[in-house]
Amino acid sequence: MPPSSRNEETLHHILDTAMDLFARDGFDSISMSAIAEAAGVSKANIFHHFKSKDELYIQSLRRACDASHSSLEAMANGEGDAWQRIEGFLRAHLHQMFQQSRDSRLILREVVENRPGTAQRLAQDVFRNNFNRLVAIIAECQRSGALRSTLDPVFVSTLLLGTNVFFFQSQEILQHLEGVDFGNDPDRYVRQFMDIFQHGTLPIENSQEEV
Amino acid sequence: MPPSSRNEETLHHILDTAMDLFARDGFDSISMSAIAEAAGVSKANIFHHFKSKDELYIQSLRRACDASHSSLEAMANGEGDAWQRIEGFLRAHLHQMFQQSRDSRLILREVVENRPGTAQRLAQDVFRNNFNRLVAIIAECQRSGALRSTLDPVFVSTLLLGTNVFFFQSQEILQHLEGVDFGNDPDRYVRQFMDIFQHGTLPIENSQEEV
DNA sequence: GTCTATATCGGGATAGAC
DNA sequence: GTCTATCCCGATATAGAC
Repeated sequence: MPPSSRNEETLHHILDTAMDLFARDGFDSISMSAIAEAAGVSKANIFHHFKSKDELYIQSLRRACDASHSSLEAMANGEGDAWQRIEGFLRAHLHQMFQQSRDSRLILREVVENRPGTAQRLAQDVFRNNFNRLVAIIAECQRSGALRSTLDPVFVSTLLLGTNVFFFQSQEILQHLEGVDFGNDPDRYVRQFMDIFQHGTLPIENSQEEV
Repeated sequence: MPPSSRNEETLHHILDTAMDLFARDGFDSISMSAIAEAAGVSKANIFHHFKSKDELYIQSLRRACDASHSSLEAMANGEGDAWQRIEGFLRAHLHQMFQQSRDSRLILREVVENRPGTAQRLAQDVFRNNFNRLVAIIAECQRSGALRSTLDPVFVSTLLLGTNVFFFQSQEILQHLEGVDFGNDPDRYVRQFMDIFQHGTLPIENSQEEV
């Protein structure tokens, strides 16, 4: 194995280990010694590859962000009517969060942490593209007549994402509340949401009255 | 001033300061020295009142939980029809989160932190009562015919709370996304939600067809 | 009950051999 | 590029005077 390759591999391994630990316990809770031990290298070696703990964290976050830039393209190009595509998106998005739960947690931590300046960076670097894409898709669903045109597509997108994110972050707690039958069943959660969402966003053709 | 009173006052002041700092920066980021300085007392004094940093944190969390046990009673006894009461609840709840944002953040941190054993404790000690109460109210709205009876009241409650919590925790980021006109306007957020929620949960009297 | 001073430990980061 | 050994500082926590 060529030395340069070995180098890259070690660096990647350190970063990967760091992401695991940062995601699980947070920046301050994790020491460089802990990362070194978990990665099976010396502290000094880590400092050889990353000039500080902060930089290691930043790069962890960056990698998590890159990984999360994944596709709601499935939805854009998806098959079926608007509802099927939206439901497909919710399922795919939720599934992705759990599958890449390490990266998701890393970012979620950063959101809740709410350090000054972070919000704007996260908004622009991580969420912006996907969010705007989702807004565009919703707007398109409105133009096609599937969704009521009086709704704000930006709000609708926020509602969709929020519903998913809340489930992801609260799953543990939901499971400990009584009567929650969707606690470890994301699909069931999405289905119940869609039941309300679909009826709530349909064009009002026969102007229902309140009871 | 009697010495015992002075005592109580100092203890409360330390705890109050600690809650501020823990909520803002998290447990690990805040040192006892920082709390001591902010509270205007010596480190040793804090250790006199709290046997460890951990205990100080636990008590901070406990106080935050107590404070958050506030009323969705306003909703239970509220006036107006089911929709007005639900909207009133969402507004009151959101308002309360922001007003007691220190306590809310403290708890939210703990949720995201997801330390082993914490989820169950939080579920039982903090959320359980209010959650069950909300479920009961929703169920009552269903019995009265305002909400579709086929919906799971537990899910509906989760949706309501999740919508609010997500807004609270993501407000900073939402403000940095394009087209978000509810970023610093909780009432507007709630109103848009209610627009969808109400139509989505109404009994289906004339069985709308999908487009 | 409150302080100053101190003990002790673990943190991030560096030096220098290999 | 990787290691061992070390520096230095700030952290929690304690001792003991007032």
